[in-house]
Amino acid sequence: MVTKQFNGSPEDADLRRADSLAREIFSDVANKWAFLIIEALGERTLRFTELRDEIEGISHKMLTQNLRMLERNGLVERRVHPTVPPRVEYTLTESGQGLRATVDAMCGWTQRYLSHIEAARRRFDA
Amino acid sequence: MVTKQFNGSPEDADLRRADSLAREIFSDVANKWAFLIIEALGERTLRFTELRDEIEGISHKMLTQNLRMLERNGLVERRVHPTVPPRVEYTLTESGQGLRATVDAMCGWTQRYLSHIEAARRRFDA
DNA sequence: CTGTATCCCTTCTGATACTG
DNA sequence: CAGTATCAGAAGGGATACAG
Repeated sequence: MVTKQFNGSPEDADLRRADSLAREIFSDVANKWAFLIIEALGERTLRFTELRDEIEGISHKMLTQNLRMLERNGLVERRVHPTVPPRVEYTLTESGQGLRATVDAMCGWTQRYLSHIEAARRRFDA
Repeated sequence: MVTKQFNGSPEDADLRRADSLAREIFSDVANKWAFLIIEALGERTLRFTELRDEIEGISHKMLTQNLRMLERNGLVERRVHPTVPPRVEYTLTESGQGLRATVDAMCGWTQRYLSHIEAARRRFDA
């Protein structure tokens, strides 16, 4: 997709727009924190604080920022309970679950090739 | 994986090291340019310039930088032909092909939910 | 052709403080 | 508890020049 070539003809305009949007989505989503959030929300709904505790090393700011982005793209649903103190829950939507499958696949890949990669690094660094 | 919790016991040390490495790999690879490079190298070996032409918008610098990273992690093999001018070819290794499968899946996901996402954005931005 | 190095601007990120 | 705003340092990224 993202590497498709165009010839400049008028009928390419739609394809070009779709491609540019796909690129944009790709750039939004293909980032470490987004993946980790999707992974964490895999099975269950979580509150803001629970998410932050679950994802080691994420800052308050990065978490809100990425949650907004995921919400904007319709991957995550944000439910606010009008209580005090507030209670906000995040859940993966259908499309979020769809992406989760590929994130899971990537986690599996990481596990499978862990030692392989470690070895490659040692070789390279020498 | 990456969201696993530890209890601090000594026997957790190995798990913790593996997890930290997995995290590191995740951070390296879960980035836009790396994905686009892997996607471009999907079927065939490509030269440096061919890659740059294939991936719209990538700069000389980002391409070398990401190729080095992918090579270091053993996802891409770099073959130099000692000719003049030089000819350098990049190919996906076995582990690279493994990751490619998940990148492909993500491209498929993007296509499938393109209009869905576009709609979600319009809703959110209002 | 491929690759490294440099300059310079932009974006990212974490820490902190402050609101409802 | 959840979220926003701000600041400063780090990293990302483009352009250019130069070497093998």
